[in-house]
Amino acid sequence: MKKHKEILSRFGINKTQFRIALLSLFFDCKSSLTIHEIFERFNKKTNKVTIYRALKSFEQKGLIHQVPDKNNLKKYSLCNLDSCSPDSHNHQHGHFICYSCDQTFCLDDSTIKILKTSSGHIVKNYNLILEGYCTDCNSSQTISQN
Amino acid sequence: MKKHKEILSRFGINKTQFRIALLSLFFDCKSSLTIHEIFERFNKKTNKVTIYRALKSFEQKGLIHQVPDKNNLKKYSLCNLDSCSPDSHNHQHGHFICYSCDQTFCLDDSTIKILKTSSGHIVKNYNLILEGYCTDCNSSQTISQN
DNA sequence: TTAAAAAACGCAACACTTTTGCGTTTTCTT
DNA sequence: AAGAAAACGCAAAAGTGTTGCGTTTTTTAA
Repeated sequence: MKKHKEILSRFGINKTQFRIALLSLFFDCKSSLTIHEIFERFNKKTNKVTIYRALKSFEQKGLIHQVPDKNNLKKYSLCNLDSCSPDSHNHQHGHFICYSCDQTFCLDDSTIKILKTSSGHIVKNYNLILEGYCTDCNSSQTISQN
Repeated sequence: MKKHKEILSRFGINKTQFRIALLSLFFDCKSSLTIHEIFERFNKKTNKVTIYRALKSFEQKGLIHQVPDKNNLKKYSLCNLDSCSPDSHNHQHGHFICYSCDQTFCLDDSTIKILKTSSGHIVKNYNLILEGYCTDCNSSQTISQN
């Protein structure tokens, strides 16, 4: 897709077939992706080292950011491409982690309002992690009468 | 210490010498602990497998909980022992992660007020992660004119 | 458009974290 | 005090992520 190629250029990343497809995958994903999920989506054809390196590059250039995960796996989500750039990520939003399906969803800023934070520390970024049952898992739980 | 033994009993954990000492360590720790830190504190004498198993047990019984960490290591902090129990953790508080020293601090509830959260998801627990420079690192930075 | 430079790739090997199996020791129960 | 249950140490394995290196692809610039 042309849009994806243009974005890669803008962020200083070479437009290889794999990286174009990877960016496309992030655009299609409403929650976040693990290395394992990416590996599967490419039918196990892309070497994992290639995936690791692409993710590191995307992160350093400001295209994606790590999101929290219960199992201490690395998970990535697309950045707001207007506010992030090489080595200056700017994330002030929340993530929702589902107890049931383990997915991590980025929440847009409007869903959260933080009233007050105080302590001796100097705060640069924040991230609110919500845990519970996501919309999908909750509705399927209701149906199955759990 | 008697208090620690009593707590272990209350949470259904055998009172071995190591587990008593481990609980004591958590009580003394104002931030959080990694497996590596625990290993060091016991002078590398306790087998790491033992530490892993103790941490898993403590977590399952509701004594400690995982806290977020930048480097995808597992970090643990003491729970509020009144609100957690076997398999029902109840955490609604914040953590502060220092960019400089990498420590994760639990923030007590009074420092944070979350005004509103909304989305299709059902929220059971939350954790606000603040990132920046902790009190100590910030003051030492000031002195050294960085 | 083409040749050199830079970036990305695949493979093999490695480092580190965490888990599992198993036989032994310690703690708990009664 | 004896049997059952939990915790322990050791060795091995599984899982995650990184590094080195030679090759291929993409970019740059003449």
